Amino acid sequence: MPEMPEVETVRRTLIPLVKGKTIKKVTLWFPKIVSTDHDKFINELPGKKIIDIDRYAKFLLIRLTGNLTIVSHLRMEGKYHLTSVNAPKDKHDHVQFEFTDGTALRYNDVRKFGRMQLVLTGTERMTTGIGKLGYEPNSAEFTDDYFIDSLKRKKKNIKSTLLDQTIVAGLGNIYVDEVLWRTKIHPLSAASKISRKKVIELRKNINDIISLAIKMHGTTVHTYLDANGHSGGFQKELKVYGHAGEPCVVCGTTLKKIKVAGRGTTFCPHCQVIYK
DNA sequence: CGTCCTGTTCCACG
DNA sequence: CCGTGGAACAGGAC
Repeated sequence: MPEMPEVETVRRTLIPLVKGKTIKKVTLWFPKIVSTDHDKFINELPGKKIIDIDRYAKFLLIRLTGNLTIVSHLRMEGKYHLTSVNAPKDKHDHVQFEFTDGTALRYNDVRKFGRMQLVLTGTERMTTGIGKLGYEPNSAEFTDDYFIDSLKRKKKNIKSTLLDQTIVAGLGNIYVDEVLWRTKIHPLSAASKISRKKVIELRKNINDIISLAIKMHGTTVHTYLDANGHSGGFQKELKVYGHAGEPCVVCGTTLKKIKVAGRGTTFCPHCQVIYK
């Protein structure tokens, strides 16, 4: 599942493949991927050049000339890859951006959950899900005081809180399990009851784990690949996610898997303390 | 064949 | 109106 480190890796690998290219034609093989007006998407993009690609949390922002931005969310299995225009279409290729140089950027998504929106550059926060997001890990705004205050107000458990993106945006199921294990906080702990000291530690671990995962080009556990088709490297560093039933590397207790907020959640019943 | 899985959005509820 | 929780989405794995 692409979370912030994987999306950042896609951004970095995609830029050299498409920056400076001019779109010649757009094909929507599965139109539902585009959640803004389809005619506009098909008619306004030809002639526009890709200037750059930005990112906020798990959203990619493909910057185009003409003051346009394609906001792209990969959801669970979305991928981009560059091919020749003539390459046979994969069963799960859903959108194609054909360039004037004969290459094409294709969006491939087995689950078809990913979404793209065409918006005016600068209006992203108003017109897409980005508006509801909290601050990013490692951003200047994501401070101890902000995090302590925000968690105090929450009535949910810490796992649901970190997954919901409204306080800190970019973590998904994998990194939430990892940061909670590293901070020794039980996923069902009440977000508002975690001590000040542990919240500070949690913020540091979120920042550290996200930074390290970006450095290692993300995590490939199911099907995630970057724009060059390469796997990530952080899966080797995972201590709990995908390791249910195995011994905790710190204390040897068997890691347990439960469901929290409808998500599979792996944790160490011995190391991770419940605050309630 | 039925169930599970999964990020975000949408909707219902209190 | 707001926070919360659960369904919906889609299809491959088991």
